[in-house]
Amino acid sequence: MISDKKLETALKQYFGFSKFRSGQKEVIRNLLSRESTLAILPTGTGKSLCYQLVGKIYKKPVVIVSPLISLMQDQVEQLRFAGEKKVIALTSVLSFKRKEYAVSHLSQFDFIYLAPEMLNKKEVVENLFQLDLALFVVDEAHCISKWGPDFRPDYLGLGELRRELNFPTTLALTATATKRVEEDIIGNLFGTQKVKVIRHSVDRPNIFLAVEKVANQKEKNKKVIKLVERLKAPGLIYFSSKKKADEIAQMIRQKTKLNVSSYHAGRSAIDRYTVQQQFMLGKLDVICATSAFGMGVNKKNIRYVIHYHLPADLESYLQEIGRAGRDGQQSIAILLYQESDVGLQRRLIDMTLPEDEMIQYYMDNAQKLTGHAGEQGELLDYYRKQGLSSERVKEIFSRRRSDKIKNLNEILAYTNTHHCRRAYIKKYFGEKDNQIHDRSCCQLSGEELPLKELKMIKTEKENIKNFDDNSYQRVIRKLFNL
DNA sequence: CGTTACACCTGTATAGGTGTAACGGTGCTATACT
Repeated sequence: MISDKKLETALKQYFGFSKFRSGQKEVIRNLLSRESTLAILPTGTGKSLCYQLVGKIYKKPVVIVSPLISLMQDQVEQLRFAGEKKVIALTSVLSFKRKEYAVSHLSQFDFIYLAPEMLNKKEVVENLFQLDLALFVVDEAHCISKWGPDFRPDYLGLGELRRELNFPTTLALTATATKRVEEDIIGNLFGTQKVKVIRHSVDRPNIFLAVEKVANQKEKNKKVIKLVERLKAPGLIYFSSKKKADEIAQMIRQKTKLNVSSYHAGRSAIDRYTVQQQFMLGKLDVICATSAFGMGVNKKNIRYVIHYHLPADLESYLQEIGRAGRDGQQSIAILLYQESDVGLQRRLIDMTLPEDEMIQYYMDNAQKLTGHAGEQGELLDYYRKQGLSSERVKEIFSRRRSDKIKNLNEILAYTNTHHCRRAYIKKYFGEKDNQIHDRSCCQLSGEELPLKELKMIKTEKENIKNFDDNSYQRVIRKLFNL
């Protein structure tokens, strides 16, 4: 057993920090005693440091499965900046030659990042098999549950890969997981093997929670303008439609003096990169984004997150609002809700999940599928290759559909709750709630957000030197007559 | 599935009612082409 002092020396030596953040030491201790761990820690805990330090201590390679190329590139850059040279992101961005070289010389690297799709390649798995791994890491592990079954099925193959690699010590990391998502992750990665779960609260006390009901789109647009004019920038506005994101960005640009841009999968890689950089550097006040924006974005001073559309579920909602207030300062999350918005989410569910008829067709007609099968075709192709019966696949998607609808109803109930919103969220994530709630933490259903007074938040905040949480709490109390 | 934008109609209104079509997210990798 390694002593606390030795751990802290290692932390100082490799990363220059003198103290661990909450949760880090516990995770690292587990891994050093060769215990696989699922760590559910809020953003800003320094989750990456956990596996990086363990890799350093063992002086053996670490493999990290990550969902996005941009995320891998960020991590690689950070590690290189910290003086770590033997790092690689094994992605399609590499030239054929460099990739081929890297794959056949994996043992030369200490940190190897890759997407789950890369693990389909025989050469990659064969070369991974040769390594004596310090750790196998799954970053953003909620993707197993959220994306695996109907978007990126290769996420479902990670458990099998672990078996092939002879069960390396594994660390699964995520910021938001309900009990149900936790079960999905464990079931997939570990089966019946023992896993330690470290779960900290998803609650972020410095984010004020509000829901604003509107009758129609016009009213919603007006409210958006009012909010972005009054709230302290920078801020994020989330949409479930790329077109609307562009449209509202344009509208804000026309009606205010704010610097605004949009971010979604419909924009080119270079545009997306530029927008994110500008935002990080403080040159943009507002980004109008779809769910494409956010993973790995570590901007500390985002002051508000507005949702223009109803999100798919509370997990997504918490991921997205969790990008606010990472500096610990008071921030606000406002969900704008129009009753018809739920139809959009229902439609998205329908679009993703194949109908029974389609499942039957694709499961029966394997050889015809090459090339033009479309997204659902590719997905069904995955299940067919797993050797599942069409009945079983129908069952999987029918279950998936009812789960998604259930989650949608949960976030609907959140918008309508007459009780404390924070308490509702804690309960949803299966947390015990010993906190005494007062109305300074959230706005209840039917209460109007006092927009006039919100302006005070901005001005008063600007007037107060060394603005701290307490002074904000005073302002909030004043606002809501508490 | 339900909203919304827009064309069309009436019959002469910088108007109001009706009908219809459009629309709606998340990414990896491989491969063949320009």
